[in-house]
Amino acid sequence: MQKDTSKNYATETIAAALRAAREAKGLTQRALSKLAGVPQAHISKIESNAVDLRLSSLLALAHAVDLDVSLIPRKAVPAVRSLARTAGTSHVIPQISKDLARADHAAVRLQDVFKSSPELVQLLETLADIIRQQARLTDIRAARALRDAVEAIPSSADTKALRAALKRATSIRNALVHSVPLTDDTPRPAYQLEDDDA
Amino acid sequence: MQKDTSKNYATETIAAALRAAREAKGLTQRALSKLAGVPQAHISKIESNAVDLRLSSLLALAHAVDLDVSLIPRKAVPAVRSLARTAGTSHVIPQISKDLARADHAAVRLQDVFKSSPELVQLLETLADIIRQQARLTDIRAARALRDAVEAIPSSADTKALRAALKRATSIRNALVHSVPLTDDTPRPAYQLEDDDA
DNA sequence: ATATTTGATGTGCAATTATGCATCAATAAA
DNA sequence: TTTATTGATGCATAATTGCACATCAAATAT
Repeated sequence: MQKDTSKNYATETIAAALRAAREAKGLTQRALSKLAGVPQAHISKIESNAVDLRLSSLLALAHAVDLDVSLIPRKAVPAVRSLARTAGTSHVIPQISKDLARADHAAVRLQDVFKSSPELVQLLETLADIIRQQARLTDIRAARALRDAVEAIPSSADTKALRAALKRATSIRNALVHSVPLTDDTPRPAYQLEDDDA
Repeated sequence: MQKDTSKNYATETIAAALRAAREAKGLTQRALSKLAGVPQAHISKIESNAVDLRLSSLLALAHAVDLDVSLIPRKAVPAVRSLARTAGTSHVIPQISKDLARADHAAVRLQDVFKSSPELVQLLETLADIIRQQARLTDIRAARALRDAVEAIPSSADTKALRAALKRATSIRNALVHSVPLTDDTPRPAYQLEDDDA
């Protein structure tokens, strides 16, 4: 039998759900790859419904985007679907996502200049927190201001500019974590959204 | 790395759910094997959480026991869980399940005697219907009486006894299908619960 | 007591995933 | 325009599933 392009209907649904969840979180396949420990090439195939993936892969990807795999009675499917939509995948504003990514990127590159300065380390951690919570961040101007502040730091070890950016980042993060008890387990510590030019 | 007995927690849960669903429907691994098209040996390994099964296998098994695989937001998990329990896996009474299996078994063996007599064909179909709906059947004595009626049919082509059993079976089935509109799709037609000594 | 059923295991063997790596076209950013 | 990023593909290789069969011990049924 040939590759059987269309596979099963259910597999399409699952593949689509994974992709939707990833995009809703503003993650690229490469970023997700690092979170889930699954090669980018493989994620591409999975989202394209081109492979009959193993449960371990499915769980790794689902878990990385805060989804859970569950078996439910068929007659309960409609109810569960609507319920899932309600508590639904919090949507991410693309512009905010990009600004945060750029801020993070800029901060990572500053490591060459500031080495492991306490302020820079703290800034990186704070940015990671914010990125992880970005679904709660709705203030586009705040995100843009943060990006500007980080990118404005000159490559000449200007500690004052660094402190200013850090202050801005901290204030945003505090606003985010205070709005909600931050209930769910936060398994993964700080991480880089982009490459790890470490 | 060695076989890694304990695998992931989530995989245990899924394996357990599959086994629970199968048993709740009163199916043996071999019976499920025929429904789902998955070898009994493999089902055993899957339920024992001894393999990292593929999505296709998971879907085949889940579908065969009227379960659906769905990805839901983690924060919605508790709600979905309780909802699933409510619309929960209708429970089957073991005694009834066995009596029905025996009745079916006896009927299948009668094929040698009655060949494809219209009455026998009808009896087989009716039994299949009842078995498929057995979750709704709560009258233990009725199931026992049906079993007795079928097993009482002599191997000497006694059409009268056959008709009597058929009548009893039909009455039970009618009671079942009338209690509920029989909403859900009935994908699988008649089938043999036991072996297919065809 | 004897025969049957059920779930668990084991052994090859074929088919497929999973991974690491490279690459590429299309798009977005500098 | 030039440079990066993103998602999709290809390839070689290792690892594992999936399947067909065959048992086997324990529980059930006759």
